[in-house]
Amino acid sequence: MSKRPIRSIKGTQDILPDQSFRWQALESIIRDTMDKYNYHEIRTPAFENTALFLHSVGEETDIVSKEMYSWEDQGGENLTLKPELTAPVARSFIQNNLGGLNPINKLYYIDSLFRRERPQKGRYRQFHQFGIEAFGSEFPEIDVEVIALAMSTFKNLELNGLTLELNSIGSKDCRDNFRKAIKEYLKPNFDKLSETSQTRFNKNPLRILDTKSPDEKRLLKDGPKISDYWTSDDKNHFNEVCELLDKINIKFELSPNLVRGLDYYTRTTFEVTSNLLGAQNAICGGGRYDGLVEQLGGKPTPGIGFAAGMERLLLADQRNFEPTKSQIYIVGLGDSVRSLIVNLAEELRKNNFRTNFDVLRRSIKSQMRDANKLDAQYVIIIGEEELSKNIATIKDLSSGDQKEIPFESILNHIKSLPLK
RNA sequence: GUGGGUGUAGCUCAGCUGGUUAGAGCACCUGGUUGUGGCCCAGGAGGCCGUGGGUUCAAGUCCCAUCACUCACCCCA
Repeated sequence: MSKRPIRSIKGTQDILPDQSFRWQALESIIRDTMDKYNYHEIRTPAFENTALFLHSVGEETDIVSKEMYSWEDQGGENLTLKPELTAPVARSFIQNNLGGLNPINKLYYIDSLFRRERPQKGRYRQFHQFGIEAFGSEFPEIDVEVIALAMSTFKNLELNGLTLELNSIGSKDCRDNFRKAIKEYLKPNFDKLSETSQTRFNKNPLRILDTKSPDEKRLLKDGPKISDYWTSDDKNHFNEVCELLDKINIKFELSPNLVRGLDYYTRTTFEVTSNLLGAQNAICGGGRYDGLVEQLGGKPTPGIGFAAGMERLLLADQRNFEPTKSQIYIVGLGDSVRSLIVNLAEELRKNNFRTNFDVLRRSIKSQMRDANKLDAQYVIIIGEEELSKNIATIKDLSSGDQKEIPFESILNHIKSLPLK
């Protein structure tokens, strides 16, 4: 017998009834919005082959190199709890030949992710994201639809203080040329670069743009810009995205150094931040990944999507939620009425009244207090007296008025009440 | 992985420079009404003062270690 009770794992949390109704409200807004844009839900397994993430997210990203929950199972397979969802959805898209069934596939998910990071405000080891992936179109209209869907969801959540940042990191050719250029430019100063930037120099030079070091920022200021390496198609694509966003009144800021962390992104990248959070202020990140499906062994298929952190959305959500209250509370007194009360409660519930009764065999005073605490609107009292006269006493808790109702017409009487 | 902050009742916290049986508010239970809630009043239950060690006549209080939580760095949703 151990003395210490077992605790939940660091960075995981229980969502208790005092919060779960907020999650339900959030999920229902997400699903309603997805419906309007005609996106359909996809659910993928909690774990995948580790190789899926190595080959898509990128071996040199932080997610893959130090944050994945990976293990070898009893059959010798290398498995990983999913740390992000674009790769699993792309895997499913290929495996189920969704591209062959429809030229365009618009998918959404609400799911748990796992990353072994040090927890802090807005960051947990098991966390939740909702997001979408749209496969099949390379045109700016879908970029804009994806961004509009994200912003529309946040608007429906009545979030304030949001900023949308936008950039294009170009197509594959552009990235290849830019990669060469920035390496060329930084080479003479390689020794002055930070350790992480030196690693990135070799493995993923684009990410050096992400640097926080003031020295390196100054150095990069006069260096090559991604936009200088856009192909004319890249440039037209990005301009059209910007114009369409203007047209539908979505405000954005251009952010030339916004390089999404994962390897598979191409062209459009965007991020939404909130000024109501702490250091972890990104509530949504996304972008285009035109090479991903092919890279994972599928037919060449353009794609774009985003993921939004639900814990962070709830932190930024200032609305006051009211959990659902009870409507009817049945107070029972004495052994002889118990079966009657169970029966009546069931009948009321079948008629869609939110009904409660005491299951602790408590005194009338306790039951009344309980009814009050649960914010019940009406109390039905049935004791020996009522039983002998075949009536029930019905009390309006807000006014305190009460009246006697013949037993057989209780349901009709309840139906006639102004219940909220 | 690195750094800061915090651990006292279910919750929020008080406990002065070490000094008797460790406190408050809220929440909970019972009663004030032999069958009537809220407000009020009276009472009650509930604490290895995170854990281990040390200093001391004496530790919730000082020192060390450790664990947990939390914020931040890194990175990300």
